[in-house]
Amino acid sequence: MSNEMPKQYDPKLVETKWYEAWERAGYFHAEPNAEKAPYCIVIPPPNITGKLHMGHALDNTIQDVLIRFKRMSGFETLWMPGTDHASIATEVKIIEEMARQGQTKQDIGREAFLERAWAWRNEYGTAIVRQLRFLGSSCDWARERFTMDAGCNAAVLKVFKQLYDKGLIYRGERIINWCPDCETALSDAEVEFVPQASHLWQVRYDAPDKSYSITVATTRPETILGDTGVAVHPDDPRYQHLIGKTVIVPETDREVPIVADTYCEMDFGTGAVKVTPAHDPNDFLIGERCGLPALRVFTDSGKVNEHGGKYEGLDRYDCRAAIVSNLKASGHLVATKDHEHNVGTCYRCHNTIETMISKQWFVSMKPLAEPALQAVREGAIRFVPERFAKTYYNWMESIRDWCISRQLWWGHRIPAWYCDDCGAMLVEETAPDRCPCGGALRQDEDVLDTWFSSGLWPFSTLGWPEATPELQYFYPTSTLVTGYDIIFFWVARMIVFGLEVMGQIPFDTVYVHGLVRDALGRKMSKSLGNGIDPLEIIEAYGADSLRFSLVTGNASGADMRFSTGKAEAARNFCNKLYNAARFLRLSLEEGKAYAIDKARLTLPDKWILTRLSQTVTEVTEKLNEFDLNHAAQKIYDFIWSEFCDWSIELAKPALHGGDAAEKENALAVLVHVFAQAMKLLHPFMPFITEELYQFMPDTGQTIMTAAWPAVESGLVFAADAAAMEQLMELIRTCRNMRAERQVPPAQKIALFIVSPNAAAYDGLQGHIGRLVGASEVKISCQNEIAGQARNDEKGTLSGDVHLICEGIEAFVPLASLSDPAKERARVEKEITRLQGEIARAQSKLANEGFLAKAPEKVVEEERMKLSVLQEMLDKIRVEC
RNA sequence: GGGGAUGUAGCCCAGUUGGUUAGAGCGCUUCGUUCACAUCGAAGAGGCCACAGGUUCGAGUCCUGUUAUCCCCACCA
Repeated sequence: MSNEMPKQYDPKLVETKWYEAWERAGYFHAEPNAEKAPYCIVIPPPNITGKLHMGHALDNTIQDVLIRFKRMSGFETLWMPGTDHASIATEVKIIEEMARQGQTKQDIGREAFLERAWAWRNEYGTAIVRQLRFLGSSCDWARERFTMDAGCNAAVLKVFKQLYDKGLIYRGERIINWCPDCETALSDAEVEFVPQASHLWQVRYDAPDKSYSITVATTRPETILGDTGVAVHPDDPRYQHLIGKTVIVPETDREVPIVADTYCEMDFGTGAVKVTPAHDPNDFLIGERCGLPALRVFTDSGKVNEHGGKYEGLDRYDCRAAIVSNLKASGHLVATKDHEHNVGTCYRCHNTIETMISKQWFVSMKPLAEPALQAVREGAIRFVPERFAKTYYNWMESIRDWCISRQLWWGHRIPAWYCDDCGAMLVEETAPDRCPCGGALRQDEDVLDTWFSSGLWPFSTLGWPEATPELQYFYPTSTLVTGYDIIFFWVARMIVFGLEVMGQIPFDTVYVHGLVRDALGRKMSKSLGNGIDPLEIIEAYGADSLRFSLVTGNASGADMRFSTGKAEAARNFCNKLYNAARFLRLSLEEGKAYAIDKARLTLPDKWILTRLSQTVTEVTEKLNEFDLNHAAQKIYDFIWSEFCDWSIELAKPALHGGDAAEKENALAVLVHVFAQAMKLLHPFMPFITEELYQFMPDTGQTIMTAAWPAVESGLVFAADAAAMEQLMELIRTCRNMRAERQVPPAQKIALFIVSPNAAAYDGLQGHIGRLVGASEVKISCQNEIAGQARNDEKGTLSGDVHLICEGIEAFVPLASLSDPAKERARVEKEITRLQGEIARAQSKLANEGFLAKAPEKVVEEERMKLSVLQEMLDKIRVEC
């Protein structure tokens, strides 16, 4: 049967099989467990496009690597995903879909609209979940159990009420960002600024009696209709005489004052600014300082309202054109200059946002931010990599109040009720029947910003406000894994809410990763069409390959470029693993147990076992430091460059021609090392490691719950490993020599090795011969060898090739092939190299500063190095 | 304007608290298939570590400046 295994690994044969097996056996299940420590990862709400993208794949891969690692290390692991509720994206999608059918949301009403939204969310939210399993994601149990819609309404209502009662949530008139197309308020974070070519118009405002005038500069002439003042800098000599006087706003009959405010910059434009408190955040502040009223001139859909006089009903863009042309006609337009400036746009629909005064709900952030800042400053919460803490500080320290109301339907509706009779406002967790005055109540139409409910994630998904066992066991959670683009939106708010509501940090570590970019370093986007579909990569190379390529090849926190080349390299690695396992399996006997007998271990056995232990230590360390890249790299190198390239090669004679005991010993070592290596690799490549682990004898039900490898001190042999490394280096040098001299592969050579470790190498002659293409290999201690080489091979020593490595050297009688000139050139090159090295070491050691100030260990190493080099040089000289 | 990065081989990236001859992978050159793997093996070429100063016995690594590229925040009417 084993002989029939195909030569190449096919991921499709195992991925579904193992995923289903794990699922059936309940290995994704997590619950409070007295025997184990909890480990809990918080993951972001997937967006509801229904399509897995590389960002999801990266996020989920990192999370799953950590979860699997912790699980094998004896933790009860949980991750808490879910699908969020409020979302402009979802609302816009549904409105678009309805528009195609000639409907608006008002046509069908709130209730029917929400029904459609739920259907949409269920369809696309679960589509993502289904697709994640192809990646090997192990989070299904939690996903089914904790979703935002199920339990979290209660949490949202309770938190809202609590903050309101403490005065931390308030309703007020503020300048907010308004998207006239989505017809909703946006938080500051949701506005994107894009540079746009426009004009700077200079407009003259005349005195009522035309005795004086002042010229202002503006980029938005349509807001002239809402001007309630003109401001100049208090120190501006040009305008001193005008401060306190009034002017008439053009195109209106309004008389407004000229005020002094330091906000004005004397050297920009004309130094005078028109003040429109209702439509500009800075003007709003000027208005507050100078007592200017706010006059709103646009409707929610961006048209001029009743305050616009003859412009009423015009769209904002048409209004601009009309006003400019009228100003020109009336001679008020003094100048028009080209001007590029940044225009705020809606992050969702990309239309220009208006800043307007509006009645909205706000969270007062300053008092909430303080403890959240402290938690990070004092180290209770740690960012990995650390530099992202600065981003967090930067934002939190300059935080402004957070506008949380959205004029959407799809979301958590604000639990506030108004009484039309007495004008009272009630904020309650459960809907009140009537106003205390007896009047009828109507609920606030707005819903909450999506990040308000998402910010409650770490505890609301665990069942809060119920005191569930999960909440007690898993909160505070352990780690948050997310991209840096979401630090402001999400991370900061979870910390704020965790501290405010639970009185405890929500997690102790924030592991921040970069974004996935395309092979050219561009952000993957629909408009560029450069997005790579993770499912296509899985189809072509397998899920393990995709996962591996996502965690290797870049430092944590840095953006990563994804290319199919990386997936291909990972796929080749899978094939390498598969074939190594296949090779072992060809020799394994069914049902036989293979135990390592320490008495029979060969030098290469001791070497690979030692290297295994070192690799275990390193990989574990790196994973604990969240350094997935290097953890993966270490295990990759160990398996490919050491286990496959050397151990398997060296075991072949024993497996193919050795006696039974030899064969058994060789297999015992290989099987042990391979099985341990599979465990180390399992978090990164769950499917193939499970499959191949099952090929080994004596494995359990699943590698998922196998114990994470530990260093076995009885199987560490430092001195033997070092001797082996020296021999390996000699073998490389010898191969190099053959290649340089173009010795045909068929041409066997003789090799005479000299080393103080000769005894340790005894018995390896056959191996060495195979690896370097030698028909004769002799190993000896220092003194006898030279004579032996001479005696046995008659040729002169100067015709022999002399190979020198640290702690080991060799003679190759190649007289018949040897070109004395070439050989001399080779040796001279080597001598030059050694002399250079020696000179460098000598000058270092001659430097008194070095001797005095460098650590003793470094000096000692330098001395050792010099003596080794010196020895090598001495030997090589004897030959010339 | 404020903040955060990045610049190392043709390409994409590693390089721990300063300490051997700066490393992988892809690509390139040469050689190699009787049995784990050509999705492979062996060997090789290829680097003024952006530039200029400084600190140090010693700098790819630390400091200052210059330059190039990128991201985030704020935003000038």
